[in-house]
Amino acid sequence: MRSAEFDRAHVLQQAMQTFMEHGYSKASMQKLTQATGLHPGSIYCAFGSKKGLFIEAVSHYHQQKQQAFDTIFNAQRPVVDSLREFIANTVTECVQKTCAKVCLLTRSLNEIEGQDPEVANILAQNLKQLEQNLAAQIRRAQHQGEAVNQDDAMKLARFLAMGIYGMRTYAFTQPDEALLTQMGEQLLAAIIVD
Amino acid sequence: MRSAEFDRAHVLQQAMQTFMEHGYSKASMQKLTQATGLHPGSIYCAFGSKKGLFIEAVSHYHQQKQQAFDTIFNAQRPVVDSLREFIANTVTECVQKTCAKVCLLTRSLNEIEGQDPEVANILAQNLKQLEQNLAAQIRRAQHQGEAVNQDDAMKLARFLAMGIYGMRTYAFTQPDEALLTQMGEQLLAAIIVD
DNA sequence: TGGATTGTTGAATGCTAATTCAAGTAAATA
DNA sequence: TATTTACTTGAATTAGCATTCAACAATCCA
Repeated sequence: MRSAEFDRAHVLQQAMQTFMEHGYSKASMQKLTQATGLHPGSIYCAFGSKKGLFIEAVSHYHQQKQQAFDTIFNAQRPVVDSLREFIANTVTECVQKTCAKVCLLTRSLNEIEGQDPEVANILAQNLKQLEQNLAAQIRRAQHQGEAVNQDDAMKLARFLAMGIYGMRTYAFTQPDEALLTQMGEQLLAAIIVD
Repeated sequence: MRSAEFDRAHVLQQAMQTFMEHGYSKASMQKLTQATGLHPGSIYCAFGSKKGLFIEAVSHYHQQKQQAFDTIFNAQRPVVDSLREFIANTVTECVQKTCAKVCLLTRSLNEIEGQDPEVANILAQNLKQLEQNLAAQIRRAQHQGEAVNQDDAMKLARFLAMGIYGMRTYAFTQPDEALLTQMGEQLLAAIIVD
């Protein structure tokens, strides 16, 4: 036996950033080899194909987002405060000048639509997960008697998810922090009542 | 002199559909020549490049959307009724099985981000136009004393635009008419009060 | 230490892309 | 009708892409 010489998590992190910056199809193998430091053969050995690498990079992205989500909502405070921070974080991402401004899931889904149902499905599943996490938190707020809308939590979460996806696209046209912050507040007004 | 043998509007319509179906980069010249019936040389003669054809196809799309918008809002009825129809139309588009389900502007903007600032700017301008049209209609509703939110019309229009962009992405994950209709109603609740 | 095993390398392969252009064709004018 | 002036054609070109693979190198076990 002989163990692989590269750090898989680090490679996925670099690949993920390359896909975020250039999109799926414009992230060429050349760019990916440069970003990861791996040679083509190694990528094919470790991930099977460019698509295989992408799917793992998406999974890596999803795990990171999931972790960030948990950190925000595991804090000991009202859910609505966490919700506000979550939206504020999204706005901060959107106005970044680096590749951090894009959501790999929504961007790739828009790009890939009608081209690869398998990948589209993976992206949709990941987004659905985010939506369900939001629903669970909204439900918790409702049960804790916080000042939130009493509608079906899933319905509210869907609306929030839609708003976040929209903010992602909107930010490409106007990456203005004040504007996006205001839009985030309007979005939260559908959940948080007072 | 000798006049061109093809109908420019028809060619643009076919090219537009090809870009909507496959996205910008996966709409190959081969697909475009098949769809338009033009030979590569003719496309390059008439539009300069694939990018040139795309820019004109986007303009063609925008004109069509503008016209549909005017038709809806020029009807003799309360603005809020037109707003409801506008959102209902968007939902109908989103659940279509054909390329009509995508918005060429939002889809292309997501794809092209960070690749071509010139094209990104054109797409952003067109989306801004839609937003301003919405603002004008909301302002009209306010002045006519309809039961609408009295916030700044531009602010309300931005929120509506964000919601529509989000619906576009959301529909890729779940093209469910009932769901999207409900989300459209939630969106309108931010504008229409009762 | 030596052979087997597995990871690494990067040039070569084959494909598909956008674009060009010289030859061909139809209309318009004199 | 003859000549010019466009437009049309589609094979050829050039470039870039994802992918493969045979040679190579490092580790492991006997």
